[in-house]
Amino acid sequence: MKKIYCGELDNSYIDKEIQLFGWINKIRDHGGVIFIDLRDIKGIAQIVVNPDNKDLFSLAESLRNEDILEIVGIPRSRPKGSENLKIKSGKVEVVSNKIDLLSKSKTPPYLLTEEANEDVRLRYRFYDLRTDKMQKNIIMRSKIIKVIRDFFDNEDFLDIETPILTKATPEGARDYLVPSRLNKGKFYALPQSPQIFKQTLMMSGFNKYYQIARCFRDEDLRADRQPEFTQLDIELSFSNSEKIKRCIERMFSNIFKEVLKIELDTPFKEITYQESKDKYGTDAPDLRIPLEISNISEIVKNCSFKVFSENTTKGKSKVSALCVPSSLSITRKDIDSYTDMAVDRGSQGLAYIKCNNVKDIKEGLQSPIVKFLDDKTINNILSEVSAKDGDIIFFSAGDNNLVDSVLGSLRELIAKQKNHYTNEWSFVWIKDFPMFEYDDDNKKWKSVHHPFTQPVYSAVDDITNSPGSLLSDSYDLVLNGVEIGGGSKRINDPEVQKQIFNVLGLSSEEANDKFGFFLEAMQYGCPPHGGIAFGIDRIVMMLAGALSIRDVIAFPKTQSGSCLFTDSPSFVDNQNMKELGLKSDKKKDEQKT
RNA sequence: GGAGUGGUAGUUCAGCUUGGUUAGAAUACCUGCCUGUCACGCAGGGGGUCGCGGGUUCGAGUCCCGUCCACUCCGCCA
Repeated sequence: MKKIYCGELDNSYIDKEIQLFGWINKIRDHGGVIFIDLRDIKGIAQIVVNPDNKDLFSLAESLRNEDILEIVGIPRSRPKGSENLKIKSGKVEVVSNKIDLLSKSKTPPYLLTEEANEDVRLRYRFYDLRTDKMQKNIIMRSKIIKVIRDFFDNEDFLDIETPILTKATPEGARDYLVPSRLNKGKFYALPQSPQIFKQTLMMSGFNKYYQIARCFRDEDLRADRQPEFTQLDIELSFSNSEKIKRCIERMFSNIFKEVLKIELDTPFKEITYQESKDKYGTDAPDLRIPLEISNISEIVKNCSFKVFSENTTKGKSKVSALCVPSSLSITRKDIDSYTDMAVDRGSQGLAYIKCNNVKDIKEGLQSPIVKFLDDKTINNILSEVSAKDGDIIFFSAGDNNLVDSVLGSLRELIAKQKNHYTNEWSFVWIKDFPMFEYDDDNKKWKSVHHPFTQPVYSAVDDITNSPGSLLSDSYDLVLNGVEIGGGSKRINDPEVQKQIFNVLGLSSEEANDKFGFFLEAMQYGCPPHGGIAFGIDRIVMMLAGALSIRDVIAFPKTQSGSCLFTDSPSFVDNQNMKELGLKSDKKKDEQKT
């Protein structure tokens, strides 16, 4: 007798006694014969219970969905006309000789074939993970991680673990804190990333490192953001950014070949941060969309329409245009919804020109704004965006960030709404990021990447003298408009590192307090090194075609950071708090249900 | 912190615009019948704190205010 998976059942087992274990997916009682669809991780098999064995039959009559059974029986071909080609094992069925009820199930909360609302699914996560969709996603996730591990193992990388209980850092995202019982009043932080440890490992001589690391950020959640997430973390010494990119391209080629049977074109396209912002309005462009934004500031800077001419201050504000081809059939209603989106993002409105006949700029253009523009300006705009008859040109004028946000979002919104994509998968490297950006709220410079990124400079003094114009040796990888990873060459000169901290407004005392251990390590021989990190959850989400990262994580959190299955976070008792030297001004009985 | 959408039977939803009989449908569940189904079929039955709290009203699932939960987005996420 052979034990097999339900999903493995086929002709080859006919007339050989087999043993199956599984959940009852569906039971159909016809009075004189009972069919059981038995389900396990590999699929479904149909079990037949005949009335000639009375005990077996009366047991079968009492069975219900999601009961767990052990079946011993003999597979046979199904009678002619009763094959079910929808399931893999559909030409065969198992005539049961023995049924053991291993576990009785309560009536399930909902049907596995009909999707429930997400809060219900999360509350019954153990059950939701039985759905075909979730099992496929979790299996794909495991497969992707296996390909990654095999790849780095082959390329001679070492998998090294770094601490989960670590030190709070001032820069970047909010830390999750863990109180220390043995050091009352002190806190560990959960890592936002193993960044400092992996760089330290480079200094220790482990020149090719990778880790599939859990990371934590105490920030608000989104469809593609969880407070704890899994990062593929990579670092190399004595390499360079170009070699690292090629290595990553080989890795993704393997993943796509093994998981999706797709051959990727490499090397991936590369564009600069500036080009990406100008043409696509974002630093994570979806290049499957064949629409491009044009900066028309030069054309309109002297025109009499003040909304345009007053917003062309180089480096601060701009006027841009997005030309949408007639084939997308933009309706009046569409334009209204786009205007709502633009206003939502802080714009006054959304200007447009509908080009009925581009040869006739007197009568052939429909627009609330052409009356403010002279013929020459209009002609220049039409030719800059290559407008054809029937096209609609949308305009945005104002602060650079606003224009990028409005037209970048509009470009993606239109593509999504009209399903306007040229290909299925589009990777692109974004490079030449600015080193710093100015935080107007806090009146200080912030790292665009992180403070250990190597700046590109001709003289070291540039770092403190003109932080705003400094670029970094960094690169993000974007897939279909989603940032899936980012990396950089790192600073390996402690003096440069100190200057960076200085620009970020960290005094040398603060820098020593927070990063002294790291600055010290750098002074004992720090190899040139660089690396990259990827969000595994996002990668799996995209390959699985999931709309939310929660669908590729077994036990995810809700938008308010709680787990509906375990009901965490939860209050702890006073004894526990006392041991940790903590007091809370929230009382247990304030807890809402 | 802000904007929006939703919350009615185990589940998915209708009912809310315009307040008024015993709050419906589908499915699930229970009982009976049924020997070839695979969304099995047929007959019958049970099942509701209309998220929670307050208000308006003769009367609230429906209108108003507050609040909680879930989702999407903005801010935030080096």
